[in-house]
Amino acid sequence: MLKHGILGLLNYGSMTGYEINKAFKDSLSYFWNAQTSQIYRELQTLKKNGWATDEVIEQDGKPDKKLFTITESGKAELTRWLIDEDTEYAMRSPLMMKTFFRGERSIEENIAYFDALSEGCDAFAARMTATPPDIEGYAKEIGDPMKALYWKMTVDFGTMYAQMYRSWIEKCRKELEEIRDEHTAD
Amino acid sequence: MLKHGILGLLNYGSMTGYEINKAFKDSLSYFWNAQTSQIYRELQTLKKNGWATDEVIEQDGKPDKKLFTITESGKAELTRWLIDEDTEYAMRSPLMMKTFFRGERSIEENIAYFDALSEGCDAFAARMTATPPDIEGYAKEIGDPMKALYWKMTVDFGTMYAQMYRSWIEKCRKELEEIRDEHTAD
DNA sequence: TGGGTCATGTAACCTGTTACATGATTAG
DNA sequence: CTAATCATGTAACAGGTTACATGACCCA
Repeated sequence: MLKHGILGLLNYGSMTGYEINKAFKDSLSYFWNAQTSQIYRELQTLKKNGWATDEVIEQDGKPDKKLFTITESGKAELTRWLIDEDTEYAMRSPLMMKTFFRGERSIEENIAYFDALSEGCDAFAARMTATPPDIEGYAKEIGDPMKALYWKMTVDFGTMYAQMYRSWIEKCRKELEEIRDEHTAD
Repeated sequence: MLKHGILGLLNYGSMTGYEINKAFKDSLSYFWNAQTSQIYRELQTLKKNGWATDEVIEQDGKPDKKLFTITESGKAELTRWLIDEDTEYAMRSPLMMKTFFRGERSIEENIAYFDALSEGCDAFAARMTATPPDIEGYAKEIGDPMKALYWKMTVDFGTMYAQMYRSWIEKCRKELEEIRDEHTAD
């Protein structure tokens, strides 16, 4: 998966590992966090698979860098991945795993749990709404508004997700408050 | 993470690997899919960590089975995990990764892409709404309505997620249709 | 002189996936 | 007779995380 993300970025233009890392942090980290070390490792795999070539560029005043370029074979692989239909998307949510077992803890503690989630959700939403200006700049940079459109779609997803997530938290919180109040009323 | 899920299940009562596997498929698979082989491996890790003990039970007409029981140390670990606050939840969505790079394909193909997603979403929602009756039975079985409450919360999340996901798909689809129609109008 | 940016990775470990392997009983 | 259920795993590989390692340049 990460391989294809890197391939997708290289398809926009040749990049160094450092730049790919930054691009990930700037635009894809909302829904895919990649470790720097993993990016450098995957780049080696791309090279091994013949999907990219690299070229060392010497710089003065700065360390040397390795510029990676996508190959025809890499482009073919990117296309293969894009047209491959796997509508089955295995959701993997640590959040739900933890929520599932919260029956072990007290109502009071779980209300606090949802409050903490709420804060995390706000932080996520804030990062999300801060993105759009970057998209505009990016669209100009790569000179293709169509590409920015799909980026915008992922941001929309993030925004809608945050909103849904917030409603869910509030719903759960209310349910717990009702139970607590029933107990207190006894 | 899976370790803690297994620990959570064992905390409800002693179980065999087979039963844990079934419990995962029945109740946690919506947001966490676990491979059978991984469950058996993690059970060995729990044992190694002293979080669970096992006992071989001979049966006639059926193969022998290994019953796993949570230890005090395992319960402590479960609690540690539950109270540990990590509001940072790294979302990892292959779906968004693919959507991000769809600019490489034609508008027409991408409309078809969203239609395919829509079908996958419906399938997920259908599985989700089929769950509630199981929760009722489960609540009676473990005799603790509080535990079923948190299960229900995860199902609610799934339902709300599916709804949000569907709206997002429709929104994207409409955007693409508008662009297509603008082109056709020329 | 301390922190940020530029720029590269390695090593060990942990977690998840895929393929394979076995074999009895029971219900339709 | 065939498929499902019961019941266990191993081996190899792929993918992700954490910790460590280096070093120059530039700005405040």
